[in-house]
Order: sequence, then C-alpha cells, then structure tokens
Amino acid sequence: MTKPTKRTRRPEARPDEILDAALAVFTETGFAAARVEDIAARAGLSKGAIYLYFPSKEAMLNALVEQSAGALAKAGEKLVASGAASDPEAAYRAVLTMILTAMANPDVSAAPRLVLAEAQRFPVLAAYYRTNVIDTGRRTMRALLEAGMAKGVFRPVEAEAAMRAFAGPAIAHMLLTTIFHAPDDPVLDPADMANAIADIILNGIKVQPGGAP
Amino acid sequence: MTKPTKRTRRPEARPDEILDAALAVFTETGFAAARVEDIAARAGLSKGAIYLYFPSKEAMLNALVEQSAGALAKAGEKLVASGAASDPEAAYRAVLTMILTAMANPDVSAAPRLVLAEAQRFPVLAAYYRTNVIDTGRRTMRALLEAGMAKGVFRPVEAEAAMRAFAGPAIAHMLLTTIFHAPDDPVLDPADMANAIADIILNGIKVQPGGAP
DNA sequence: TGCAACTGACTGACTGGTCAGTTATTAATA
DNA sequence: TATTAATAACTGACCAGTCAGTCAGTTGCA
Repeated sequence: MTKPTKRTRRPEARPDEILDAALAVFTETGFAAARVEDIAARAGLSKGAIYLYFPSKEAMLNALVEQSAGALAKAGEKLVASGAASDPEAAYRAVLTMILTAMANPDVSAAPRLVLAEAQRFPVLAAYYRTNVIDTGRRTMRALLEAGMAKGVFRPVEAEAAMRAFAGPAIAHMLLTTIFHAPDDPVLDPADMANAIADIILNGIKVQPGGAP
Repeated sequence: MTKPTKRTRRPEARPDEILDAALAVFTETGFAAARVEDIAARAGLSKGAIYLYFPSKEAMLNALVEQSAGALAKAGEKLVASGAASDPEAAYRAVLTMILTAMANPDVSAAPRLVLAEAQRFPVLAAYYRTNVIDTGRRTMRALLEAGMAKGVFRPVEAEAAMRAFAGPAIAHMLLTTIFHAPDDPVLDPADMANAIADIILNGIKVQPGGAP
C-alpha cells in the first residue's frame, strides 16, 4: 500500500524508470542534444538524482543499448530454436511477421533507431550491437537457409545476399513507417506487409517457367 | 599561375568547400556535437568566415541535404528514363548494381547516412528527403514493376511490398558495410553482391515447381 | 609604370547562453 | 537518531554567433 507520494523511496525501480525516460529523450533529440535535466523531469526526478544511479550521460546510453541488444538477441535465439527446421518457409514468414509487428510499435523500434543514429559517433556501441544482435541474426538466417536447403525446399543461394534479402525489407519498412512516415499516408497492417514481402522473397518477382506454384 | 597563397580570393568556390568540410564533420560527430570551428579548420578558414557564407550551422545542414537529395533524385529520374521498359529484369540488375557500387564509396553514402541519423530531430529535413528522394524511388520502382508486368516477365506483386523488397537489401548492405562494418570482415564486391541479391529478389528462395529457369 | 585610395574577404577575441556534473542541504524512513 | 534518497543552487567548460580590425588584392589617377 505504498501510495506514491512525491518522495516514496523505491530505489530498485529507479534505474529502469530513468532508462525509459532516457530512451524517449534520446530518440526525440539525439544523444548529444538531449539534456539530462529533461530525462530527470520525465522520470519524475531532479537532475542530481540521476547521478545517484548513473555516473554519466554516456553511461545511460550504454545501459540502454545493452538492454536492447540483450532483448533482441534473446528473441533471436528463441526463434532459431522454435521449429525452424521442421518448416523453414513457415518459420521465415513467422520471423518476418514478428519483426514487422514489433517494429510497428515505436517503443520497440526506438532503441534500434537510436543505435542507427549514434553508431557513427560511438563505434564501441556499434560493435556491441554488431556482435550481439547482427551476428545473432546472421546465424538465425543461416540456420533457416540450411534447414530449407537440407529439406530441398530452398534453392542454394549465396548466404550473405540472402541475409540482406531477408532482413533488408524489414529495415526498409521500419524506416518508412517511422522516420520517413508522412502523416497522411495510410498505415499498413504489419502482418499483411510481412506476408506480401515473404511472398516476394520466397517466390521471386519473375514469372517462373513452371507456372504459378 | 595563381599559386594558392593563404589569402588568395576565390569566394565562388567557398560555399562548396565549406559544405564538403561540413559533411565530413557532421558524419563523423553528428550535427549537434559538430563544432563550427572544426568545419572552418577543415575548410581552411576561420570560424567567422563561415558566417559570411551561411547564416547558421543549421543552414549548412539544410544546404547539404538539398544538394544530396537533388543529386539522388536526378540519378533516379535518369534511371527511369533509360530503357527500363525494354528489359525490366536487366534494368533492375543495373539499378541495384549502380546503387551498391555508389554506396560502397563512403563519400557518396555520407549524406544519406547523415539524413538517417538526423531525420528524427529535423522532421522538415526528413520530409524533404521523402518527397525528393524516396518518392522518386517509389515511382522508379513502380514504373519498373509495371513495365515488367506488361511484358509478362514479372508476376503481379503488391507494389509497396515490392518496393521494400527492391530497396531493402541495398539499405541493409549499406548499413552492414558502413556503420556496422567490422575491420576484419571481408570487403565484398558490390557488383557481385548486387547480382546475388537480384537473383534472389527476381527468382525467390523457394525451389520452383517448374525446375531451374 | 608607380602609388595612393579603396574594397571586401577573412581573422580571432569576445559575449551570452547552455548544460554536464558537483555539493551543501533537506526530507523521509528505520 | 542515523541513514539514505532526493533536491536545488552552483560551477566550470564549452561553443554558436558577433564584430572591430587586418590585409591581400584591385582600381584609378598621375
């Protein structure tokens, strides 16, 4: 029954609240232009209190990226495990649908977008994301491809190109629906989009000699 | 024989020199953290001189984006015109090869990367890029698709999904080779990569019932 | 041709404001 | 009462933008 008065103590919850606020401010203004005081205000604290939990502004950025990378890596690993081998085609559709649906939520896409924006300026951060997220994604896709080829449902295609063909459309969709989205253009259903993209990636755009599958 | 002494006057060349320097500094450090003094130093000028050519730091960013968007839009329009109708498949391969080859040059990819990083903070800039670059790209691809379908070489696919499938892999490649590139992983030939990606997008990953084309 | 008067590109010191991080102090809890 | 969470005022560094002054190069006059 801790009615949250202004000064209720709950230091356990603070770091996460601060990180939530930091993510919001960082994605809105970018890291360099973000003011610690704004992060504090959004977390319902004073600026000084922030420094009880994080030694610096940059430490918040690091914590944020580690958190996001950890979550994404875990989600990726889970997807590899869950029956990719039994039906690779369905697995690809499922992965794509999950990614597009998740990215349709700005709160979920915020951290990856932040990394995208700040990677140039913080190479350590880019490297961290690379080893923990991108390489995991690469392994996931390679596993998916090899399972499909082993079952004889996938053609033998070049792995690096396949990776770009798999992940690229999802990135393009994310960019189009978040940072380059015009207020008046229609919001597309992520599941529909995922299926339409999967149709193209799996079946190609050219008319096949054998006719429609 | 104008040996460029320190004070040789050539005000016509200045704005472009300043923009070159600004692009370099902006992409290295991001707009907010970029120091006008650093831009000036790189352009071989003092800080004050910058303000003879641009009213503010932000004006340099705007000029830079307009320049880049103009160049990309022009390149896009040219590609639409040049025989996409006669052989849509070859046209797609050519466009993809051109984009990947161009983006392999960090000087060319710098401006788009800058826009990607700063779009959130400067919505006006994002909107400008959208109407001038993205919408041009969208038209190009739609023309390509329709030409292919009219000739009976392309299947009727959903246009928005096709756009993401066309452009996405190129974006993914750009991100992987520039901001997420590890120093020790191999540099791939952009033309090879473009062909491998085009193979997947055009023919798909699934084994087709009719056998190999 | 020589030189004085002039121009305007350029400099660098300065100002005003912002903001990351610190610290002295206060409020709440055990 | 002791301890700890939190505040708010403060400090020092940093930097965008300004401006009075400098000087390379040009023009016009003798």
